[in-house]
Order: sequence, then structure tokens, then C-alpha cells
Amino acid sequence: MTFLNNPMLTTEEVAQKLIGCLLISQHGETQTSGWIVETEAYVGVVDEACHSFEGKRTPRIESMYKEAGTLYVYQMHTHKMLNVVTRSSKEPEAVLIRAIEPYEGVSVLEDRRNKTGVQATDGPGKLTKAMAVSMADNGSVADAPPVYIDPSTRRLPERIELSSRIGIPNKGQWTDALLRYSVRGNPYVSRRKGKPADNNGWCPVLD
DNA sequence: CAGAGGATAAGCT
DNA sequence: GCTTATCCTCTGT
Repeated sequence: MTFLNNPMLTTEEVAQKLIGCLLISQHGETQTSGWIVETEAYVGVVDEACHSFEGKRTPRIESMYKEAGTLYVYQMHTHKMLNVVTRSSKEPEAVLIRAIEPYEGVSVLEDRRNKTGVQATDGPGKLTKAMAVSMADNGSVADAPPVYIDPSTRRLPERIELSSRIGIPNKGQWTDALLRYSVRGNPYVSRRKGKPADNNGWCPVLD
């Protein structure tokens, strides 16, 4: 049991704990990875922005009703979106992974995207393309290959910034709710402005 | 650097 | 048809 599949944790807690974890992708001999720097919590049947709002259940959403620690992948326009199911209080909830800071296989990530630098992984649709996430990953477990999260390999951010979720207009309190988490000052966070923080916003490594 | 608009596909009414 | 948890390009400052 890790925080990934512990149904006692709230979705907000999981979204925060995912910041700094390593997201890994293995396809054949190719391994790529990156540190999670931005997430959003979608808090289930009461959340107008959540796919399971009011208990909606269709084939597309079915993965949200599986156990905590399941990957929920869906397609939006031409892009895949990667989520981790939480089942906080048994409800169908999830965390959207919105951006990563590349770690292993940087040139592979950039080639898959045909972009270099921050543009390779600074958005939810961008990171899935860079990490080769596909609809085949929908419903699989989040702690084993080909696409998985290593909860033991974790960097600590100096500060986690809370903000409202992106792309949720006209949803009342849910438009403004502070359910987006990001590493303050990290250049890979989507839609951010200003100059990067020292050490990209991470605490110094102690050794 | 900010804002506008179009691409493009699946799900829903 | 309309909407959408996006991305990219183009325009104007």
C-alpha cells in the first residue's frame, strides 16, 4: 500500500503528494521519465468539472470506478489526458497530471514531441505525447510498467502553489476552487509566467 | 508577451 | 449539432 492506492487519503492529499514523484514510461528498451510538477484534483460526484459529476457512468469513464491507483486516460481533441484514480471515500475521483520536468531520456521526449526545452512537457496533452501514453494505458495500474509512478522516488518542492483549475469556465465555485497544485517557480508548469526559481523550485538534495 | 481563432475527435443531446 | 480537464500559430504591442 502506498499513497497511490490508499483509499483513506483525500484526492487533494494525493494530488499534493504526487508533486515531486517520478513518472516513468517503458516502451521496449526505451525508458523515459520526468518529475511531476503540476496536478489537479477532480473531487467526484459533487464536482461539476469532474467526469463522474452526479455519478455519471459511461464506458469512457469506467476507469474512474475502478480501484484507487488505476490510470484513467481519455482523449480530448487530439490529445490524451493522464489521470490517477483515487476513490477517496469510495467515490470516483481522480488527479490529472498536467506537467513534468524531464529526467531520463530527454532527447527521446523531445523527438516524440518535435519540440525542445520546456515546450516538450509543459502541458497535459504534451506530456502524454512525450511519454507515449496511449488509450491502451487506460485502466491499467499506476505502479507497474509500461506507464507508472514511483512513489518512493520523490523530490521535495520548496513550495507548492495552489490555484484554480485550467479550462473550467462557468462552473461556479468549482471554477475558482483551489484544486490545482504546482511547484512554485518551476519552468515546466503550464501557462506560467515570470522567471524560474532557483533550482527550478526544488529543495536542495541532501546527501 | 497577450489574446484570438482554428484544428480535430469523441461523447452526448 | 454542440461541448470539451488542449495545442499551435498568428497577430499586435
